[in-house]
Amino acid sequence: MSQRRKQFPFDTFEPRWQQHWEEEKTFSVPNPGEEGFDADKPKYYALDMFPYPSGSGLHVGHPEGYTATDIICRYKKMNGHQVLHPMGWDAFGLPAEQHAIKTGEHPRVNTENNINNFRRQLKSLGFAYDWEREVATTDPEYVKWTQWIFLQLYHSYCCEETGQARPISELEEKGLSREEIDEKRLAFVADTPVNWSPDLGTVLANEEVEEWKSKGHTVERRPLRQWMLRITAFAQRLIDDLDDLDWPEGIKMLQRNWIGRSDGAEVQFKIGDDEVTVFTTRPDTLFGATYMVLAPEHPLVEKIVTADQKAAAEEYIKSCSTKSDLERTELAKDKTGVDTGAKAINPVNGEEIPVWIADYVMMGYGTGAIMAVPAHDDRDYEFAEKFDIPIIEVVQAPEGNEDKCFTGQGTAVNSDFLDGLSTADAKEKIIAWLEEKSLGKRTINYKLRDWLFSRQRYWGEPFPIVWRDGHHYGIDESELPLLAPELDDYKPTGNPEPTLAKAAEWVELDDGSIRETNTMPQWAGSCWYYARYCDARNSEAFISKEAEAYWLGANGNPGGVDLYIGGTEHAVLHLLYARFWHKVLFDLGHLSTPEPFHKLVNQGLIMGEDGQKMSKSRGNVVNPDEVVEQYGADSLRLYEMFMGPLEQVKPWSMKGVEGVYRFLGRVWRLVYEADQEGEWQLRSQLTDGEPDAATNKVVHATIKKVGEDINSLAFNTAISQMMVCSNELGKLEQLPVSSVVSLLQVLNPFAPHITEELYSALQGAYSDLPKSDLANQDWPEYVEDYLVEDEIELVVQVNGKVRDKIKVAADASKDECEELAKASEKVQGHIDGLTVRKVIVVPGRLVNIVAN
RNA sequence: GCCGAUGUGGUGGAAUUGGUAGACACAACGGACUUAAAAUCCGUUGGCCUUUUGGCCGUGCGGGUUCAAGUCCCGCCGUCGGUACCA
Repeated sequence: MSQRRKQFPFDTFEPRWQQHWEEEKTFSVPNPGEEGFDADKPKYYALDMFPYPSGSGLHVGHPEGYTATDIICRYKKMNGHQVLHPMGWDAFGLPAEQHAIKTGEHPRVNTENNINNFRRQLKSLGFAYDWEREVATTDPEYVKWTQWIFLQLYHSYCCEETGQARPISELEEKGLSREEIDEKRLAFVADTPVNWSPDLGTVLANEEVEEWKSKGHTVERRPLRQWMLRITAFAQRLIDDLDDLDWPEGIKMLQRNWIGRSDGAEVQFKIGDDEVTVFTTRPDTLFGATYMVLAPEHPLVEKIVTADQKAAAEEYIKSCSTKSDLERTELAKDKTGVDTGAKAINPVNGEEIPVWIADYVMMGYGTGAIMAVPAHDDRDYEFAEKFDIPIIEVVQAPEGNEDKCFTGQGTAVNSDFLDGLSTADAKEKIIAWLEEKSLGKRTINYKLRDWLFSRQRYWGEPFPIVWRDGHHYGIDESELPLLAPELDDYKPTGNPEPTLAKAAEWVELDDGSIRETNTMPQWAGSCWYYARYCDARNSEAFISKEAEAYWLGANGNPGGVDLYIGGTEHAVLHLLYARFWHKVLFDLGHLSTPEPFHKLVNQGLIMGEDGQKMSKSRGNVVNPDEVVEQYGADSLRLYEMFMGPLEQVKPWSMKGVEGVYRFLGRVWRLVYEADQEGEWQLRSQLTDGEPDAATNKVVHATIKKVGEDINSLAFNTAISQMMVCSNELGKLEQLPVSSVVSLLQVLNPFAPHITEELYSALQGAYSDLPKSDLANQDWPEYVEDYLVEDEIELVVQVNGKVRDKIKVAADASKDECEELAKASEKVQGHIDGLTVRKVIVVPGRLVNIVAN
């Protein structure tokens, strides 16, 4: 291929246009108050999920979403919007740190190299980013505001009445003690069992465990003192506010499931003199509780276990604690447990039931204790079967249901005063009864855990916290950013002591206080980058009021970012964390919308040519650099969009790239032809005459369809329409320049280099053409009149089968259509000898003659 | 197991949301140009039958609704993601 003559000299003009855009600042957009800002223009904010700048550089999956937003942004600009289209780097991350451990080089060096490579690659694709707003989460200026936001969390609590974040000072005014206040902070310290990975040298969030384990790292549970963020206080708002977002339903569902609200009740059971509270979503089945289960880690176990069961229980608890998570899930099918010998009293009927310990009950959810109703819960049923515990039916299944263990809604039986009630009514009644007797209360539980926010790594934002006399204090804003010191050796300490603890002179302050040595997780920087882009160089605030109001302003939508495109892998974590931070900043008055992202679109994964996921080990990774070298950036962009619907998973095909490359070649040759010497010169068919009706029709149909398709993100069909258009134009003996220009205008957002190049060539020869670049021109308007046809093709069916196609006047009446259809010879042949029962006429479409 | 996507030619995918299935590409085949090739241009291309005209079948499978179903309803099957004892 490289030896073959290129169909058009993309290798010379693509870099030239890229340079032109950079020099002219074509895609830089001013902020309120800056020169060139037009307050009357509507804004459009399209955001790409920013990449982690890995050492291997961009692969062809990255530019899929980036091209989509680029097309939309260029289109919106042509339609009179001020467009915010930024790019940056999620630059903290473990690979750079591991590189530092190996080489002793500061991770910043490696990170900067990778960023430079990514930036070069992105620029080579001609994206219309405003590079003046570029951010990297590792920049000291960025770290400063990440730490500032952490301090906002640290200095806030969630008001129970309003559910909103409020300043801690309100609690101080109410006279709460230091300890009481520390327990309410949105950023707080807790001793919790955490996921510690010895080979990574850090703890992981619950959400991260699976990912790292699948990469072969070991993760174990250990109790450690950690910083947590109180995301659970926002659980309900994080569920409720999903409703008004324009997100794929599947993603909303993932988030709802992750937060995992369940409605039920807490019920108190007596065990001797002690009380155990259980959580259940089915209080209506209380009469069917035949045993109780405590999690092995439950604090009461030790106290209640009877002497003769003590040995067995201790052994069981020990075996549970040494089981890895993996073993626990793999053994999930087989229930295990030990009877404690203790008896609990069922509060509804005073009956004694045995108390077991079993690892199918988790300490981390609800109260760590359950009442077991084997007749109506699959897990309890399985357990009861295995250990021969009685099963009492208390819910009658609807007619026809023969499940051995019925878990659905039915009618209460064997339940005293609940008998005959529907499941819903029984729940209400029993809850009222429990509350009246002070034996329990209505309770809502969430699966969502507080966010474990500290890591023991080096390459992350240090906490802006110091310790003095066993208390933590936020450092003063004026001391931000607090940067990590250089180290001689970046190796983890090998125990849960953070790497930063090695830097004694950094940790120990003159006044005797000690710096917090944990660092923040990678999620921190990505939680708020969309806001920083709006005012990326502001050193006074993380975002100015004015920039916030314009770029993230309400606009009638709950979210300020108009369009956010990225992969599904961030469906839960990143998007949930960012929404949480956003709500806190919203409550504190720093942001004016309750949500960050109004419309979310997930681009589908691009697979290798072999249909497998792209990976180094499979050797099927496609590097965009090669594609750009062989076919040019426009071809890559166009192919990424032509492959299929944006949200679908689809395999890469170099042949497909060649296809769109050939299309661009045909567009090139609409304008240029090669002379004897092989030099490009304007094509002789070009004319400044008026297009004929057929040409106008296809051109204006293309303008219309491409505009509509961009709005609905259906880029593949927009491209196919432009192919149709160029095929038609290519056939003309006399090719009107105006028609070519229209095609170039609508193709410009997709293939900006070649279209600008051809347009500037036409400008040279046709002085009537506007002097500005296509990028700065208005989107062309289509003329509806050109699209209407005098005569249309009418399909004629007999009994639903197509038998003929006839030409009729576009405005033919129903009766006329019917008559013409019946007059068709072919139709005659099919209805001959039959009686016409009915004729359906869909004007402009078809006639269906029903006959038998 | 549960949840969510998805299933259309040899391939990627179209189809105004009930109205001509296969647009646009890729691949393949044939032709033009060329000493030859590449590139380009022009044709053919869902399957089966038919010399043509034409006919029959066809959107994972089986039913249903309708004048009309890729599209709507019911029941299955396959593939790909996510999730996993959450009481």
